[in-house]
Amino acid sequence: MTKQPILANALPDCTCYRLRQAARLLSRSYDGFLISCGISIGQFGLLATIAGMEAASISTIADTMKMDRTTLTRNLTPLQRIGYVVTEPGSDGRSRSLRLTASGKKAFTAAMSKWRAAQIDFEKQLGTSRVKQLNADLDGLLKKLPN
Amino acid sequence: MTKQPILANALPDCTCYRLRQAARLLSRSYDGFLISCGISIGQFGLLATIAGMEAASISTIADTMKMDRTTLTRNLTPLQRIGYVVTEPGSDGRSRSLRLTASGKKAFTAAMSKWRAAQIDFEKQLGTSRVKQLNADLDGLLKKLPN
DNA sequence: CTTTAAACAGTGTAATTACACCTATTATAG
DNA sequence: CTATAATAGGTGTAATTACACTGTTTAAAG
Repeated sequence: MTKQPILANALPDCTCYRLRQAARLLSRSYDGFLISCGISIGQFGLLATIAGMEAASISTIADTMKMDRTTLTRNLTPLQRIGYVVTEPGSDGRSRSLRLTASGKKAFTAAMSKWRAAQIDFEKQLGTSRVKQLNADLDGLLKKLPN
Repeated sequence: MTKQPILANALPDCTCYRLRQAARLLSRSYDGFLISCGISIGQFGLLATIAGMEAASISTIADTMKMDRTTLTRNLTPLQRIGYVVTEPGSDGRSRSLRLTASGKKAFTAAMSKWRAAQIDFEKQLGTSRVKQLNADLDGLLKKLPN
């Protein structure tokens, strides 16, 4: 009897839709804080991951970031072009290991303070306890789901 | 005194990093369920939003999806090419209104069952209560943060 | 040792995302 | 009514994402 009966009953239950929305929203905010550093929040996360796993391979970093391996290859290109990251032959003849350059470390350190401002701004907007809850929920998801 | 003192202390606190990881992970899973329908989870969400807001403008749909307006324009291209969505002149001479075609509604209805399987699979993996908590947290974020 | 399988990484193609910049239309100020 | 603002939308460029496919190197099977 209703006019629009069945269509569009999916979104109210779709976790993926929410996650994609939230990722877009937060990414744009963080990007705004990082703009003066010349890097995006995606690049910041990649630099941070490489910094924390010095000499790791492409596949290892991709797995850590829950990212397709070929996506990581593409995302490395601009960071290599501006000289923040280098790839070197790994122990294994197949793999290549990633490393931050001196200028990459410097840029990352500078970006840290901007990132912190972005995170604090977010926590101020949503409230610390909600952010803690959300972080914990996301950690549970990321830990439990297979790559 | 420590070997790696300051570098990489950002990620453990970064909500955006988590959100981007989770969005990639979930999107790939949902995409796998939808592959036989020939659409992605991003396209499914867009079809659902248009279906639920018939005759809405580009900007309205973009705002609803927390998406940049120009991103929406780009995302519409493949859906228009395969004939699932049409844009028509809006009441205002500037705006254009979006509408699903008959084949678009049909494709969306068919995709619904695949989406449901994807969502159920996710809930089975993470647990229903955790999913509900996460959904509620994300709703809080999406409601509270300005576009 | 040779063959086969597995692991590691790059490229072609295409969708996703968004900023800077542009055009066109409508609304507002004077 | 005209000049200016604001609103709506598209394009150029570039980064982000991932699948299909390819090549190369190492490991495993025989």
